[in-house]
Amino acid sequence: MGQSQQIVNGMDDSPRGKLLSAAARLFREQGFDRTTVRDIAREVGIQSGSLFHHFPTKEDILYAVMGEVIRFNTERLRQAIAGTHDPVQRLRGLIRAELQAIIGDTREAMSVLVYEWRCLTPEHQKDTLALRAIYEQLWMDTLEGLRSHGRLRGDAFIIRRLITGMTSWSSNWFDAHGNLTIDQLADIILERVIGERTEDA
Amino acid sequence: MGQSQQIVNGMDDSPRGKLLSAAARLFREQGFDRTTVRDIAREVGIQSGSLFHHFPTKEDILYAVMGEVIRFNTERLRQAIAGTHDPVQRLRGLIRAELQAIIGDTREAMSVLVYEWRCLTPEHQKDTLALRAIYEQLWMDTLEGLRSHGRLRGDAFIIRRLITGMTSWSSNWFDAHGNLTIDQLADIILERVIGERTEDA
DNA sequence: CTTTACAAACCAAGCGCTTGCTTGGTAGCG
DNA sequence: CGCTACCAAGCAAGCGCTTGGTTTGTAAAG
Repeated sequence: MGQSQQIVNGMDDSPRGKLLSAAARLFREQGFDRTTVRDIAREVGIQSGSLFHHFPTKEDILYAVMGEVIRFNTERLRQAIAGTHDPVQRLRGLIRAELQAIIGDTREAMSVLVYEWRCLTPEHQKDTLALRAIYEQLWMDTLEGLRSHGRLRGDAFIIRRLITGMTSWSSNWFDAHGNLTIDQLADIILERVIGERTEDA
Repeated sequence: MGQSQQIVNGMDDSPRGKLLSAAARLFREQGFDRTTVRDIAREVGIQSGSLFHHFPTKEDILYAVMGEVIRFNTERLRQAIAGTHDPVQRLRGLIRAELQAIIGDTREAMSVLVYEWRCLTPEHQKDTLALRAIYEQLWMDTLEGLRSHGRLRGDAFIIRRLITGMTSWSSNWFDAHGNLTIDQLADIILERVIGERTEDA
């Protein structure tokens, strides 16, 4: 209860959490298929066979990584729109939250979620898709809110997909040590979506 | 000479070309690592060992797929801006050409180029990066041309990356049999870049 | 038109290695 | 005592790739 938790990649610091965090890092660096169970075991400091005390298969590790990170970031999305009812500020909050997920603290696991999708079994794909649907619904509600205020031009589904492209691709170029901050990038993207400049809050 | 050539995925219809085209399709569907040389051989209708008469290693097949498709589409990009000097029309041409590459006739090979990057050896990564640099320079020249005409707001590098995100992600959702055409999508993206509506040419 | 020559394209078989995963047993702790 | 976490060893399967030999297409020589 009173225990403090350190959260890395959206995972806690239990043996299971540390295992998932290490796996996420390796999956992102090398891809799921090129990462062997021996790689993961070495990273955590145990024997490869011992992994299967925690997870029945290697693919279940991937499944768990994706499940944890999407749950974690769905909650972050919720909190991003909790503060305000202004549609533009809600959208800004969503963009910031998604960028935070993709290039911020959960970047390794998020990258895995995006790029290692087909390594899941069809059944696990279905389960994970259901989690993503919840996440996406938060976006669609906000975009429809924008539309009803006359602040959105074009089809909401298409706009959402263009945003997804811009945010998810940022993991391939954004430099956390560079001059551009996440919030600055969020406002640049926001400007492209609603078609005008927004002043800082 | 007088022979007609059928181009699929930017590859000709020689044994080598058909092999590359089949490999591109499989690499896109299953990923490079999950695709076995036996898969590729079965697709072409030969024995798995016979592949190595054409390519020294499986990774060289991937390298060839990427090289062919990027050369092919760099040429397409060149032709897209050859017709006009108007910066906005040039940009529209580039966006159309890139969408054609990603969700049109070379979609399988382009997807491989984007998603299987780390399966290349470091040396082949370097070589392929050099080819991409030529491709990207065409984009940057056009964007700088836009800027000098006062039609571009914001940093050209960042804008290019946002465009890359929007276009490359489209391979994950665009439906060739749906209502939205490639040219329509191009104009939607164009609108997000230059911030205003453009009428059809 | 046939023969000869030769290289490109391919087959059949399998080798050596890595992979995900199993098994049977043990250390530490409440 | 029992439960969680782990080790040491190794198995069966699948992998990329090799090897030695055979077919096929092409075109000049007779």
